Amino acid sequence: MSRIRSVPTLDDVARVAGVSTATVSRCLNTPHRVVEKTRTKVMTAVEELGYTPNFGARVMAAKRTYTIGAIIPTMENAIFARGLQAFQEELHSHGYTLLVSSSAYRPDIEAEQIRSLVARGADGLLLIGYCRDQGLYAYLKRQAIPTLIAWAFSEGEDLPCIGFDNRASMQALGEQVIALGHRRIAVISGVVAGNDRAEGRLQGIKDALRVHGMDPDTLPVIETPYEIENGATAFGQIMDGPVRPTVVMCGNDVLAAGALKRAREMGLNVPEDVSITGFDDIELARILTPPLTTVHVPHREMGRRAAVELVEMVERKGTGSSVQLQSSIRMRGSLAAPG
Amino acid sequence: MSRIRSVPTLDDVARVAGVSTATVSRCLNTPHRVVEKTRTKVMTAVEELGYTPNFGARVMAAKRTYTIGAIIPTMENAIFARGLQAFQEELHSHGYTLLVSSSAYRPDIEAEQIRSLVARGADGLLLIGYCRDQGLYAYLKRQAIPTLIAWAFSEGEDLPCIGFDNRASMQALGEQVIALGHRRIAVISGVVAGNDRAEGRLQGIKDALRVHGMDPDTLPVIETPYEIENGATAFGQIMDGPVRPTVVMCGNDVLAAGALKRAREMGLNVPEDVSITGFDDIELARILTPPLTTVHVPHREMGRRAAVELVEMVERKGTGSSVQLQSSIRMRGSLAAPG
DNA sequence: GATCTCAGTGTAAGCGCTTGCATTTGATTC
DNA sequence: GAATCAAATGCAAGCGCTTACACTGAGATC
Repeated sequence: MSRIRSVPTLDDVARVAGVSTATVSRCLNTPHRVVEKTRTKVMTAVEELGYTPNFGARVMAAKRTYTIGAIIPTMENAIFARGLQAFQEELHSHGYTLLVSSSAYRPDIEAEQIRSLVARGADGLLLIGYCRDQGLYAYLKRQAIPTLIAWAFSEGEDLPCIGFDNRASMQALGEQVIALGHRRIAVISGVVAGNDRAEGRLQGIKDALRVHGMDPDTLPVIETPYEIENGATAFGQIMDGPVRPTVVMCGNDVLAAGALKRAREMGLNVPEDVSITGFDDIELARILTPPLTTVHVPHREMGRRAAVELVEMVERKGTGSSVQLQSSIRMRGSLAAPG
Repeated sequence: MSRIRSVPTLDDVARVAGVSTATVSRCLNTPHRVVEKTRTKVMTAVEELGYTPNFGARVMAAKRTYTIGAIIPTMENAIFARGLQAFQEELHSHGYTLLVSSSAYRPDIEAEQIRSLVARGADGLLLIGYCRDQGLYAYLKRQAIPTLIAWAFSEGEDLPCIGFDNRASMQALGEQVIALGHRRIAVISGVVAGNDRAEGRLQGIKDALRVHGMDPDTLPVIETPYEIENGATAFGQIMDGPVRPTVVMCGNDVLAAGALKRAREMGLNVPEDVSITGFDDIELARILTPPLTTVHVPHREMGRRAAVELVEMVERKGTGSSVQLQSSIRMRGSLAAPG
């Protein structure tokens, strides 16, 4: 029946060990239910044949995969990479395997990836941010897949989440900036469409303005994709504009790094001529010259906690609860009172 | 038979559409073999039920998964993230899905992940570097999984690879350094054990010394894990040593960034007091102050080509051929003739 | 010594899908 | 209208595994 030298199956192992397939299966899954002597025999056969259980068959029969799926916008963004690494490590210690896909920020691809992971039998799912089609949420609900939203915190949503309040965090930074005496503020924001994190951060700055009686509608904002070079370009545009701001607040550290670079190229001193702030506190922030004032976010901690929470949801069939993490402002050399 | 409101199966779709399961299956896999009218009926039913094919069952029946697995040491390393993102994008355009796992540089975990991906029916595998247990290679061979090695180039290995010659690239940089007049050279290397890339880079520097009649055995080398902070610490140790080098060559940009940071903290000017070089040319390199002289590696290109090659191997059942990519030296402000 | 237990093992029924082969259908030809 | 044939569809056999249930036999109980 089996082709010569083909991949060994449970049957092969059973035959070699001289037991039934059920016993082999039990050796692999519930070893304590098999007597020592038999187990040794079986394990030897497994070893000898180089047997690996076929995952598909296993899933079909057992309905459990010990697999968690995660879909992130891109692996190229350090904050996701970092959080996900921690997520994976924690999952691993619980006996779960992580499968990662990236969507390149495209909702259609994300939907496809979600379906793919579900079809692969993921026991649970980690998604980034709330912003997505209602149909997808309905789909997840009907498939009854425990799903956790990370990198976002928002009350009153259907799915549990873990993250921090982007808006409030940025508002806090904005208020600091204003407290230092800045009045001419410009913003380089990440792309807001379909990205609740970027949107929240932008709104946070506007909130800060409002609190201090300034008009958020006159705030100059340039929106641009997550790339150092884009930050540089946007910064150039802003500084070549009619009214030079005293501070440029960026939606993330990568854009801020680009801004800083362009400032240097333009012969502007930071923070004497213009202050620059970021968001995320990636490693980069500390080694820039000058070091970047930014909002620190506990990415690793978030990844770890997300794993704990999701495993809990999967195993206890719980709905899961949302966790809010605290961010904090890191004051560094790139921000000072206006000169 | 089916529990109320459970996940819909092919049978459910067939029943609702009033056709056989075979027809539904064909609608999904070979639509041209089904007449328009039937297809519409079936697709409507699929839509209505929110049906997603069960992956495990599909694999079992069809023996093909259109899935490629990749195992990288860590997602936190920008070079892997970047290459992998390109890898995934290219795979996606060929209709394949990428599953990523990370091993945290631990061979045991890597072996486990390889088995896990194979068990999940990966049609092909992407691994980083050659350095691993022979048993694993034997296992892959017996499972007949097309495997491509990336981020490494070496002739005469069993498996095809795609990458560049770490050793020769670093040697080229080393010769440049020496040509500039440097004689007191120190090295901060990544951890060499089980990492052929780091090992090759270190050897490359020694080769350069040899070419210029210098003794590679007297080369001061500090080996330390991939972390900015470690680069800083190592740099401190080197500069506090008895003989200050005129140049510190680092095994990668991250270590170099740390070195640069510590240099600044120590009040040393780069490159006047000491030159620093890196390897990889990650984005970081360009925005450091001063910008880092480093070896540019086409990570995205490598990821893309790796995908093309691997798909070819999977579909044409070919053994695959190795591809050598060219690296190039990026001269920037952090390297100059000794002062 | 007969009866009862129960741990250890085997038997066999699926899990949801694909696909070779058999059958039906409907268009085409004579 | 009968005969022919290709296209469309249905039937049913697995794919490799888990697990409910049945069975076996050795020790415990009376």
